Amino acid sequence: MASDSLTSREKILDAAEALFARRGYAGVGLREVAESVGLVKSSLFHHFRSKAQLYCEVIARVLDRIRLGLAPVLDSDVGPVERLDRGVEALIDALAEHPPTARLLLRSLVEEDDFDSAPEALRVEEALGEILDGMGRLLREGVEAGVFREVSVPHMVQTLIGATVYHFASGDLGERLLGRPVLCAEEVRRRKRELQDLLHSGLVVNFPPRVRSEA
Amino acid sequence: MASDSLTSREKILDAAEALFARRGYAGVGLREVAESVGLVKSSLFHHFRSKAQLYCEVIARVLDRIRLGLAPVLDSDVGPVERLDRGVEALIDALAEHPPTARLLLRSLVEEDDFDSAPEALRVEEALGEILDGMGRLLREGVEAGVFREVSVPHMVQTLIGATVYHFASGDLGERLLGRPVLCAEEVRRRKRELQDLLHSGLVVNFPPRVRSEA
DNA sequence: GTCTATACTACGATAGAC
DNA sequence: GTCTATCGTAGTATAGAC
Repeated sequence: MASDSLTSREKILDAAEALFARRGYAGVGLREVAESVGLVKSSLFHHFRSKAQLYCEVIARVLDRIRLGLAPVLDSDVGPVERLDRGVEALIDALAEHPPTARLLLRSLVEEDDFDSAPEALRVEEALGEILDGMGRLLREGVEAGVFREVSVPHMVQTLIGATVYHFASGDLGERLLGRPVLCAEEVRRRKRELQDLLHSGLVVNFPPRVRSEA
Repeated sequence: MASDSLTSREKILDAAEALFARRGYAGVGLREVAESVGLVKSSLFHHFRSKAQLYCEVIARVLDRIRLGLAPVLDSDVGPVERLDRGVEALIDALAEHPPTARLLLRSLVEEDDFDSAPEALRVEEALGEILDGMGRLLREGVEAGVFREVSVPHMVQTLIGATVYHFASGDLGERLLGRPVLCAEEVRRRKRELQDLLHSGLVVNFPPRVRSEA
């Protein structure tokens, strides 16, 4: 098993990620986290000072994954439309890679508890800021170059978050609408295409109708 | 005070709605709900059998408000584009009317606790089903009439939910992006316009460029 | 690094006086 | 319809043995 090569710390973070994604910060007890990795509750305090710190580290790790997937695309030297397409693909790949990701992220965006006191919250702020700035920069450049419509950049960032993070966090509701799990391979591909098509006709000025090459 | 004319039951529902919106089901204690309306914890059990029932009634009330705002629009006899525009307006008005609405709704969509055992959960299912069916029907009719692009209807429903419910639930993050509260009057108007414009160019086939008549 | 044991607080829910 | 009092459980966190 791959999990045998993980440190206790990493196993705890994985377990906590799955649980926080499913039931939120307040809905998860440390006892449950501990027992799902074969420890007792108090052993967690050897690895993390408090529940709040554990939570912050889980969120920071998720945001880092997104940031690492997105950064090379957003920093690449291709035109805005190509970068937009690849950005959507990279973001969706990062969200779909592990099932808890989108749910955890959506919860953390909506949660308003102030974990700001914890020093680990700085890592969260930093990663989030970088992701949002990158998305905003891409949109602003496209608008200024006349390649994108004159949309409100912050509103379009919100729309992109909703169309990706919310979608893959929607669980049962999404499955009910689509008729199968939002995270199954076909529906992930479909989501990319639907969103890219929406952006091509709804954001890009005079985008040439796309000829599909896939099966 | 208007609150003097409310029954205890209604006051409790209002208080619980605000609290559940902010901290979620597990994050709110009945003690806090009770004391925010000037009661002690055990008095709540005279009005609601359990915490789960209280929560279901709160969610059902919110969904009913949305449904009542949306139904007349979706059932009206105008064309798909006009219905889409008015639907977006009605949905956003319902979400923006009371600050907790969108947050509570987003949380309930992402929450996966099974309250299905409670009989009150039926009201929730019914209202949610009616809202989703209405949105789906509008989109399907538009596509079949050739007025909308051939999008995936379920994916577009998801996009609409993300663009509205997520947006107005985004709280601090939304405010950080927009530079002011997502629920302030100007940003609510702006959201309607941005989303309608996105849909006009991104969903409607050959939509004529719109001449704005507003201030 | 993990364990047992424990301190203290809060939770949801019930019983019964008024 | 609201109160006080209480039950049983579970929460976060700490102390100290191994």
